[in-house]
Amino acid sequence: MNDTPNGTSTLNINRDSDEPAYAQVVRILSQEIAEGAYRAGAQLPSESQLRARFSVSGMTVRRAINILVDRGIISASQGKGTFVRGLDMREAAFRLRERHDSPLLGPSVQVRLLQAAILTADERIARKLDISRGKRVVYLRRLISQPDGPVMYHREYMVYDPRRPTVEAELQITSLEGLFRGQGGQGLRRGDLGLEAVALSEEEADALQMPVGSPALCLEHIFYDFENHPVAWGWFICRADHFRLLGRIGPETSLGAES
Amino acid sequence: MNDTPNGTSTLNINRDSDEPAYAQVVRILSQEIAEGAYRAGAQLPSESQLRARFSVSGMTVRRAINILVDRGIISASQGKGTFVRGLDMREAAFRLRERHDSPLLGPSVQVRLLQAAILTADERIARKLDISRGKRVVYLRRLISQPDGPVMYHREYMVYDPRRPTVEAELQITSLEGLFRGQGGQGLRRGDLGLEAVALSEEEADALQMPVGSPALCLEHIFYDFENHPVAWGWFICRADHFRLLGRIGPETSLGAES
DNA sequence: TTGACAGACTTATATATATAAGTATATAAT
DNA sequence: ATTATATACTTATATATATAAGTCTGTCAA
Repeated sequence: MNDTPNGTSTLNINRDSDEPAYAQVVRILSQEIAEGAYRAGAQLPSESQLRARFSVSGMTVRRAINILVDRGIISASQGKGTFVRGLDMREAAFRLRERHDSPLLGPSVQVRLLQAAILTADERIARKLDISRGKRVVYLRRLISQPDGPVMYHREYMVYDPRRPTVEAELQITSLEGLFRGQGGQGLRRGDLGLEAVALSEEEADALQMPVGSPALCLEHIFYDFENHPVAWGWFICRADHFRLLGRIGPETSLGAES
Repeated sequence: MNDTPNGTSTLNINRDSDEPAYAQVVRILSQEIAEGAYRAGAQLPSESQLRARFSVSGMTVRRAINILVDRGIISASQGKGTFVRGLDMREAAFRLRERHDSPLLGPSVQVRLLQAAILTADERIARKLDISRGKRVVYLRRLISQPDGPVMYHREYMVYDPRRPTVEAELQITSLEGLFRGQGGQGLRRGDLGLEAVALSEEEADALQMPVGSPALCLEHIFYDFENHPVAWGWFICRADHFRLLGRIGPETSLGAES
């Protein structure tokens, strides 16, 4: 067995395991970095050394290294070597998907449509949706509630296009998962999101049963179609005490589906 | 030339380009998906078809597909095929690194140390840092300012360990970049982050020159060493009007360094 | 009609090999 | 001493090939 810098004998991959070889290499190297066998700034063994240690082909090592580079755990520069990166708070990512505090995507959350109307675009709406003032838009208001009370308030403006079946589909949504996923069912190309802290307006405070001026998270969204025209603009007002984004920096011990 | 579902003749890769073949495949497929040649739910050509179309080896196509899967643009299931995924707001990631509204990491931002003290841990601090009550901790307060005024207020508690050089290094920090990156210089393994909306306390409002109760973003951080013990706990209070996180969902046209 | 099975298709993993290209260092020539 | 060159190392890209394994479909027999 080879030795790591800290003197302990190295782990190796298990050929009988169901876990692919490249994934095992990723996991083992991540673990050793996490345990301090390789500190920040240290150089990892070269590709050929790793190939010899794990008894795998170059491509397998290469793939593992690429994954670690993708995750921001190491950095590789051609001709020099691969090095362990230190923690960098800027690399942290907050995903809506995972690890809020509260289970917002379960069946216990209820989405209620408060209002559905067709109105004419004012200056602000027209600019956001890239249409001319006075054009008709669909206006939706929703309230997302948990058993213990409302937690999010949603407002949305959509360009009114009878050919597009999006509007009808939108009206049927009854779960937050449908609201988050359903928007992009068909005909949408991409979306831009913004996240900021706001104070509750009178209307929002009333809906969320909170005092006016309470802090809240505003999650704004704009969706574009394949011609890159805005289709929908809206925002979620989330009660601060029910919505907290979690992130992490540093090596992960678990392995997701990766390249 | 082959034809895509929408009838236009397909792009192909350029062997003379500096751009690697796998990257070109990623770019072209991303573009075609973004332009609507393959809609959400549609099945992409099989690996062997793509291999024939681009005149590359299977591994190259495979790598490109893995990258697209990683990005959440397509999903591949063994034995069935690869399919274009629709937009899913839950997949959106907000990174601290990129795309705030304001340039927080430039030389125009100033980090000023307001206070550095050693005090004894109360119940709350002891629990967060996993130490016993009464133990000594280093307490730091910082104010991060732009030319037009203060934008962030930082408080941090660190376990007091004379052997660790972290404290001295922390005191020297004068840039936000150093503050974000320097924490993990050495001896730190990972960090957990939290992001939520808060209302400014009297102390915070005073420092940020804002009314008490104004909305703000609170970015909490805990850093752990290689024995998985908390080393530092702190949080940034960010003026809501200067700190807005941006994210995006859907195919990216640009190509970063990927596996 | 139903069920079992074979075959064709798909993605997934892994190997061995070749070539390209960036970096550092030792060596030889000036 | 300085400069140029050769060499040995590194990562990066790409090919051809083999095997495994999941999914669907048609065929044949009961």
